[in-house]
Amino acid sequence: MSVESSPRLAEIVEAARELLESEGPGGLTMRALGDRLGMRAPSLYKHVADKDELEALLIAEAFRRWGAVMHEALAGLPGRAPRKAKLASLARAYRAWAQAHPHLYRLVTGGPLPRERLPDGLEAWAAQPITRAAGSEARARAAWAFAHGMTILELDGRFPPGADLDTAWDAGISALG
Amino acid sequence: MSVESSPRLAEIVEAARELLESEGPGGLTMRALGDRLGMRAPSLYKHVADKDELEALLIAEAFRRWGAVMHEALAGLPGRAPRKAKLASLARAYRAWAQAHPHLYRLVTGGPLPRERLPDGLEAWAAQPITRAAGSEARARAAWAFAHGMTILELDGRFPPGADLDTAWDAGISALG
DNA sequence: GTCTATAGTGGGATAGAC
DNA sequence: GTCTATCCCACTATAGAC
Repeated sequence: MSVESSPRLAEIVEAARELLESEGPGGLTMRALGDRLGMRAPSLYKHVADKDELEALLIAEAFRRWGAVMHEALAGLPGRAPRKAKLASLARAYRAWAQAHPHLYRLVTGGPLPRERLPDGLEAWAAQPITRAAGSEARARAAWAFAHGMTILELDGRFPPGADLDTAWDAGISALG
Repeated sequence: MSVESSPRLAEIVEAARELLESEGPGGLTMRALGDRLGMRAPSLYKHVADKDELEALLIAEAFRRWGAVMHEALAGLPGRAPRKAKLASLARAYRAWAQAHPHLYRLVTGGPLPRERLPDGLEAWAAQPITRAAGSEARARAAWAFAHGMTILELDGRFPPGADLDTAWDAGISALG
């Protein structure tokens, strides 16, 4: 079953995304999702095999949204822009998107990924802008690790209150750029 | 109630740590913990107010172990060693400890921290080696973010299978050192 | 400090009628 | 495709006897 083939399924995934974004992962239950859609939880199982399948559809949707933002952040720059400028633009977009959609961000970047249930190439497409901007695989991975580390530690409230994170971001971008 | 004042409580926290390390967070239930200690779950509540208190004791214990490893990694080097050598040593110890104790590592670095239930200064003590090696607050935060990002993405299987992560670690350490 | 018994909650999922 | 009714599971936590 795919979202394209069933408008009702697309509505369900959309409602699940809204529920996740507003309530967090603990709030995404089959009952709550049914409520939001004006149906009983058991009815959802006519559209989706189980909760895992629903989550895989949700992850795919989140990758599309996240990837679009990353691609735009790079598309707005001239191709010959210096590497540091490209990384800085990506970092800004990355951080802003994560802060605007923390639960979606965690869904896309945290925990194991059900790769076998995801459309082919989707994950690679979303990561493409970083790879292109960084100049080498190793640098792309280091840059991604830095950005993810800063982002998730910030979301989790792990830096000391009042820490100057803008400066820490700049330090990392300067070093890795 | 503190671990120092009650040997039985220390045994409970130790058993909880073993259970978490072997079974993961989902395996750490009051029933399973009781089983491991040869007692019924309700009896645990004579030693601990609730599960949150137990988790806070566990987090404190994990900080002590993790912090000890980080301090050792720095203590083994001459004080005048170059910054890059210090960071490399810390990174090696950091990565190795996380891989040896993935669930403990997640406990210490992931999610929100119940700071009000943790001994004063423990968190800062554990982070001290990174702060000292990095040379500035901003660089320390960037270095920690990079190390955490590499580590957690690796633990979660987020890099492509077969990716050369040693080289990515080296790239980050060189850049940030 | 340990036990038994049990309350209370909330979750995923199925059967079968309509 | 939706419903009602229900099952089964697992967990935290309390009450009260010993």
